Amino acid sequence: MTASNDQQQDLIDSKRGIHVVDAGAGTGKTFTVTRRYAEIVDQDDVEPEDVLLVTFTNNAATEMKDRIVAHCDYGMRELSDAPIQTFHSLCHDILMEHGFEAPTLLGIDDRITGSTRVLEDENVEKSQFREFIRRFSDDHPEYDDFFRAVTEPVELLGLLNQLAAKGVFPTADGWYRNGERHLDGDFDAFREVFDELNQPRNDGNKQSELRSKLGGYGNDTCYLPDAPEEDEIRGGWGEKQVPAAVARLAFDERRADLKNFVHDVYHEYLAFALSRNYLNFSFLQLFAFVLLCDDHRLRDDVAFEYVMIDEFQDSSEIQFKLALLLADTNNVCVVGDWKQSIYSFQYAAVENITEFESRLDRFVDELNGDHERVSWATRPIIDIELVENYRSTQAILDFSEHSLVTPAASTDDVDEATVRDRIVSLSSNAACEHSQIEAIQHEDEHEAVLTKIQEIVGNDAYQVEEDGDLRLPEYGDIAVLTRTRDFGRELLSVAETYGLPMAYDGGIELFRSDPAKLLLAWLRILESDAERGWAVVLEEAGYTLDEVEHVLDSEEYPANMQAFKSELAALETVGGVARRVFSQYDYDGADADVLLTTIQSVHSATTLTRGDLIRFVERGIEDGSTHEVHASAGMNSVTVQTIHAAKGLEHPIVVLANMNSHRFPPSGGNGNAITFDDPIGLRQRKLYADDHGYPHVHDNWRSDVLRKCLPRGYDEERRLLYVAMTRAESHLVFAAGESPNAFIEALPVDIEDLEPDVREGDSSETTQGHLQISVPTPDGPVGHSPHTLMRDDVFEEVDDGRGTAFGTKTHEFAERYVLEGDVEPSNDHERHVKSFLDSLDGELRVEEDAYLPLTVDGERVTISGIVDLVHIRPDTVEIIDFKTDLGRHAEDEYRKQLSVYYHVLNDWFPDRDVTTGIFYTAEGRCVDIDPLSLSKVAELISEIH
DNA sequence: CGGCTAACTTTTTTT
DNA sequence: AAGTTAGCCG
Repeated sequence: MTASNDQQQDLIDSKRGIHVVDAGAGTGKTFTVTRRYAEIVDQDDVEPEDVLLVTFTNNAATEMKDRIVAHCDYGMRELSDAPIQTFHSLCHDILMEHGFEAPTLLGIDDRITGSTRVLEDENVEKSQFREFIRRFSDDHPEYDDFFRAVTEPVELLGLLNQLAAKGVFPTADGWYRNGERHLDGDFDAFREVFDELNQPRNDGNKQSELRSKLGGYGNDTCYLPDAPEEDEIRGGWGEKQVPAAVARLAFDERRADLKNFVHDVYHEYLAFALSRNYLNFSFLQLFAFVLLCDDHRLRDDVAFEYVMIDEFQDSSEIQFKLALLLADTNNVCVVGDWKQSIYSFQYAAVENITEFESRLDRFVDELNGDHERVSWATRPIIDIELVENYRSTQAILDFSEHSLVTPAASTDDVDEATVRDRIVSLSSNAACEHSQIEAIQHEDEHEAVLTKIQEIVGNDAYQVEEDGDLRLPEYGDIAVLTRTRDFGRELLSVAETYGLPMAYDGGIELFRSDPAKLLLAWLRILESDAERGWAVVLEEAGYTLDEVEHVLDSEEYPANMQAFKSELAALETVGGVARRVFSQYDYDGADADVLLTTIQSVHSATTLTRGDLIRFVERGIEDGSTHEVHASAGMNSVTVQTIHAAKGLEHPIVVLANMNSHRFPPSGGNGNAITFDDPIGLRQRKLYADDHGYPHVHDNWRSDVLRKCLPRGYDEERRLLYVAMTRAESHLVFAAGESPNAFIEALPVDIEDLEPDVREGDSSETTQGHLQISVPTPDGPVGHSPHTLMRDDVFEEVDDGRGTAFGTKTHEFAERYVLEGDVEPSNDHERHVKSFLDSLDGELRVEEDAYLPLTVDGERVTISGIVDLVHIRPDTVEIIDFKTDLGRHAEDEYRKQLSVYYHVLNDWFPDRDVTTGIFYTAEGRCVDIDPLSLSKVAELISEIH
């Protein structure tokens, strides 16, 4: 973009006054903001330090600076200290410079100094908070009742953060300014919501939504005997409305004790954090706000002549208020797009932008209640709309609007007219209109997506625009966007098996990656020869489950693995151990890099023992902490990202995958224990003593009723989809698995059944591949196990859960019954096995080892594995594998396994007729299996090579 | 058509 | 935990 359009120019030119800019996706927002900034600071009497430019990520701040330097008279050196930063970093700066005594303003006798750290890792904070809660509950036996009614103490931390994000802070003996009002809730506001939701539908023929929702009142919950009956709450059978009095009844609750409890936890945790010399993200803003609010001279001193806030839809309530305190004049410009507000979990309040005017008035009134802090005029407010889109084709822009009005379920109502009214439609300036917008579906969604990607690459129906010309698409033009990280990871690993170049970009649960698991395994081996360690290492080396079991039982570990263990044991630091493990397994990908850095950063801070590191990794696996991983630049590979991670980015071709059944609607924070909700108030379960004085937790019927008045709905989900769709420049593909969700079903696009047919890629170099591992060659039998002939996913599915439990136990039973004979069956599976075994004459062998060289196609290969049961008679040999009926759908896979045994046993018993079968233990029935020919087995084995 | 109930589904994002 | 859906009944 080299020249600006009219709307952009309007904004760039008008520097003074309040501006609310609706800047839709791809409308050149960054361009406009940076040009406007340049214009402002290029005025004679304005310096960069007079202009605050707030972004929501540090990356965005850096990008802004870079682009500003390119377009104004100031250089990077002069702008390096300019306030172009996030709210958090600005607050941090303010506290470092002026915040020494800020805690005293809340009655906390501590100081914020240069050594006060900001805890960025929320898991570290959680463990601190747990320790705090342990102490707090010891010190406050009077709150025992509350703690018994709180399932997970860490939820309280979420509550504190939520309160902080709304500007509700505790003082030594009460609440800061008018904070308590929020805790009491606002009955009138509640009444409005209640009445709205309680309107009968269909001209009075149908009950209100609220009454319908209360249908399950009291189900699976335990209320005190004095709780109203369902009829009192809902009115009798056939009534259309909840009785009006219920609103008052449900709302009126004595909250004094609960408020005291929350207050004391909040205030004492602030003191605890400061005594430990740390602040979290929320507390940075909290103390900065208190400081700016109380210290009028400081506020005057810090305040800026110009304030610009980018991505305003991502701001929280406290951030809006902070912005007001930080603005010296009404030269306030907020830029954003309500349609892209997807960060409510980070306390973003979309109302900041959708209801800017009323919020501005309300917040200014609040801030000016006791002292005029905001002295500038709040009118006029100039609205500017950026409508020219530089990213996508018109077809994609038009289509993306559907996502905002598409009901997510049959009962989901979208007020289409109101929403449409709010949408500022974008107009594309793309050179050509050649968009493909399509949807595919197959139960093997991963494979279907990969098939589609291969169909797209090099296909002239999917040409992409580059410098005004069209060219054929490459892997690097395609991004797969998903809602969940898990789907992305799964897709990545499937792509890897096909050698299709694909790389993940964004936060991953690092400790759940393969390198982390293997490192943990070796650490456990070093520490205690733990079975949990050896099992992982052996399995990774290609040993079958049966072989692993054998090695673990005999404790005869392969010599080269033992040698490797000694080598590791000789290393002095755990960092060295990690490095050696990763190099041994050729883990040189991004995961291993980040892992190493993480370990070393922890290690250098303290002296970490092996045991400590084991616990550290275990903890990381447990709480799923995430770390950033980035695809290497310049690689021609498909990008996989979560939609959140892709916000602000663009891709020529977007595959919007995992469009399957709906996620659970937003819980809005913190489950059922205690949640605050402005304006309604606090909710909780309650603790009561029974007739004998024993405490019991009862559900709070009032909170159940109030909760039904807080419809959460699918609005943010719709916006998430909108964000995903508007990332696409030229083409858009939706992909669903078995259960396409209501969105994709309702969108005006045909869903094509796509039979997956993924071609093997020619190179695996461009994948984010670190899964090709070279391990010490096992000493045991060389070659292929029947299990390696089977598709992993099928095997796992069968092997999972009940299958394993039944399988193993049944197997044990069969073995003992054959060898010892005096075992009683304890369940149906075993009873079936018993009667089956009783019906057989001849010799029975169980757990038959089948380590045997087999010549296939002139090549000697060794097959290893265990046969469940071999039934030998004078003329026949029958191979029987025990499966639960869970295995039925995988019969074809088991056929491969059995075929191998078949050919081995054919060699063993050349004179007898060998047959194979599967005994389904759940049914007590044996099914004959036709073995595959030797040449077919050879083919399977060569596929593995 | 509307009310009601039981069964079923899903469980994330990151400054 | 809180939403949807299917199926029954009036």
